Amino acid sequence: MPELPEVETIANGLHRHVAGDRIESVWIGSKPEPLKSRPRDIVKTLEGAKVERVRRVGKHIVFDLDRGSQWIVHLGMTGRMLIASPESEQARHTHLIARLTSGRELRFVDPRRFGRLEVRRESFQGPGSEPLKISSGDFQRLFHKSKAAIKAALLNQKLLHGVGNIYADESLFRAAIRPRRRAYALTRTELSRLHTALQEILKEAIAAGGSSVSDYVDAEGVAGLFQFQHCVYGRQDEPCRRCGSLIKKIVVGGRGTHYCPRCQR
DNA sequence: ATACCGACCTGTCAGC
DNA sequence: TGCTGACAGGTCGGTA
Repeated sequence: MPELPEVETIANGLHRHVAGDRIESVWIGSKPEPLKSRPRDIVKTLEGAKVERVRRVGKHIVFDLDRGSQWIVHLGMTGRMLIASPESEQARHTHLIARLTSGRELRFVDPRRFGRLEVRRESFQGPGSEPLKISSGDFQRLFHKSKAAIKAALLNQKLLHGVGNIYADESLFRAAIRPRRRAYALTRTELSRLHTALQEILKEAIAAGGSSVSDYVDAEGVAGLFQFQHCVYGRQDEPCRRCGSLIKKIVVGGRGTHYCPRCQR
């Protein structure tokens, strides 16, 4: 589910609410898929630890704990990390609850169980480069050798981390580039345009609190608003906001891909 | 070395 | 009303 703007919104909300708080105890559910670290290591690392900072790296939420360890959470497609009061009802598919000294709880809920939790000691860097920090020159160097379709390359987290299906489609529309174009075949001008478009779109989406397509909500349970600004994602057979042509939907790299056949070349 | 493709899961919705 | 199949914001590992 959540891509960079959604994870950024969640991480910022978590930081506001739990930075400085301490984890008193941890409950872990019975399903093993969400756990990348052994349950006993998760419990041992989290219990008694103080949360110093919560931030986003790629699509990961990183809790920096005292004693130098980190709690890393990836939300997969349907994961949520919610701040809840102990009295509130436990949602279906709750896999972990961290009780905090303040009396609140952090709850990890994930119906499809594609999300992942782990604890680690060394600093987590993420698999690729940060889309909002990379320079235009580095961005061009990242893609100009790839034989993959530019859409697939944008989704490759080892190159850029944080971009997912929605923002790949939206940034290719703004840069007026067809999703199936081979990355290495793009001109410097086109890659520069894509770099600008991607950074603009990600910043606009963060300002709108992310996109709520089916069930995304932030740490406080609030939906995002950027879905109302989508130009192509989810708009197949609807008129392009710029030229009026009907938006097409195809499959690129195994993912549903939306584009305007007239604006994008 | 690179690039597709299915598998991993549950929920929802369209179509019959 | 109820069943079936397709599809979903992501990632990984196997295969070609």
